[in-house]
Amino acid sequence: MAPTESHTPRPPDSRDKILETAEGLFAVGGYAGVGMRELATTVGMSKSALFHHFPNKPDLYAAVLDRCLARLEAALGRVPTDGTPVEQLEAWIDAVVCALSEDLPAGRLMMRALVDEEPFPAIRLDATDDLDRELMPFELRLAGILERFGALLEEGMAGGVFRTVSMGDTLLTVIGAITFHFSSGDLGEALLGESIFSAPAVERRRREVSEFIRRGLVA
Amino acid sequence: MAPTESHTPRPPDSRDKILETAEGLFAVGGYAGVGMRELATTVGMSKSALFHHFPNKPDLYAAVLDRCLARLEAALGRVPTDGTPVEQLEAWIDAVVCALSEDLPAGRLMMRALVDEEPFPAIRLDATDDLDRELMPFELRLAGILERFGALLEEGMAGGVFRTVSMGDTLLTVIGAITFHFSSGDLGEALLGESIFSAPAVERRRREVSEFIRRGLVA
DNA sequence: AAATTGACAGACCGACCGGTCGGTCTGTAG
DNA sequence: CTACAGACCGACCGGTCGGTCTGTCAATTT
Repeated sequence: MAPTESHTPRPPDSRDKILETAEGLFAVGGYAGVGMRELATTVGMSKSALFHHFPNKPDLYAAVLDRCLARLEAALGRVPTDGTPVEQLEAWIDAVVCALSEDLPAGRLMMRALVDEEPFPAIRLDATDDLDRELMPFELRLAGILERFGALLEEGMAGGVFRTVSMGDTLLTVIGAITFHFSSGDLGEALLGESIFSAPAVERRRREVSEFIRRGLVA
Repeated sequence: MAPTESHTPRPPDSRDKILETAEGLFAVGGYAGVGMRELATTVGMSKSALFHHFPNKPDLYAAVLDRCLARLEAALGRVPTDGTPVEQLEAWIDAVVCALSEDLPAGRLMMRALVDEEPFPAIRLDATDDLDRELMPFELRLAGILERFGALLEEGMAGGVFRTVSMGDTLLTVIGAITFHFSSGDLGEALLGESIFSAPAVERRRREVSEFIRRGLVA
């Protein structure tokens, strides 16, 4: 047996099952649209069990968001940082599309989280660190991801590979272009004629959005 | 005691005020996140007054969405249908950006509506009209707008002006690229360093997203 | 003048909300 | 065997939800 894995009867099992189920429900219904009872019965436990693992509903929701974004962060952490800006851009887009296509509720959930009213005290890229005030883990992870993509953008612009664009606008454009597709649900399926998560749709999506953004950025 | 302000009942006034207020609240809180009581007090009327003008909450919400999309439809109806595909494309994007920047809650509200679970029985562009089943006005308007943009895309592709792209994917990309910006709220403000609705931000947005999409589409 | 109508207000209802409480069961350590 | 801890449940709490019912009051119609 592993020396580091001595005890832990099986708390992570239930907790993770709750998180996984909640991710799907929150993605479809939104925070206010999903009740703790509904979540409990879907998981197959009593409502009290949820409050045994999480202190309250907002904290549970935050945990779901954080777990979701942590996966994306991990996927992004595996893309190499060497290579030309264009290569890095394409690898970055591929990684995001791949991650969003594997974690089905993630896109819709994150789009909801971004549209919902959130503090977002300062993700300013010009390093006026207002880290004195507390940020939620979800916001910290997002800020980190966006800062890294912003640095890639600046590197490409400084080298003349990318055309000169507004950083903020381009970030918002790219986020919307990539993420909306995987959060469009029935509309996306109606427009595509097949599930947005089917293998051919995902593969085509990867090519299409990558080409679109590349053309939009390169000088 | 204003001489010009007699006690006129003003039936259309109240109804429109409800719709206007509800649009702002639903945009921020979402459908499930806004209660009829909260809406009533914000409007400045009693809750029963809302049910006097609208039969129930879903119908009120549908009316809000329809009114919102009707404005966009009207704005889009004013863009000329002659001119090259590129000219039409730019005029179309300008009109959408302009409309979304004038009706502040519209972008966020529509993004929520698109992400929410909706029927969307068939917006298929290949004209297999399943119009036998009832569509909500909101869906009909959206389908009309998307079909028109789809036709513009096809015209440009047939003429060799636009590169060959996947219709569905491109529609989703463009919707996301344009709409997400105006529904990003605090995140957008944090990334831009100013309100996403400020005059310079809107003007810059119009240029940036137009250029981005034009480069993404033209051959 | 009487009757009607439309625009509201206030009281009220059953269902459901997030959250708590007391208690049960199981597994583990001494 | 005893002692304890974590996972979990059913019952329950105050409060809020969407929605209904009745009444008021001014304006309009007859």
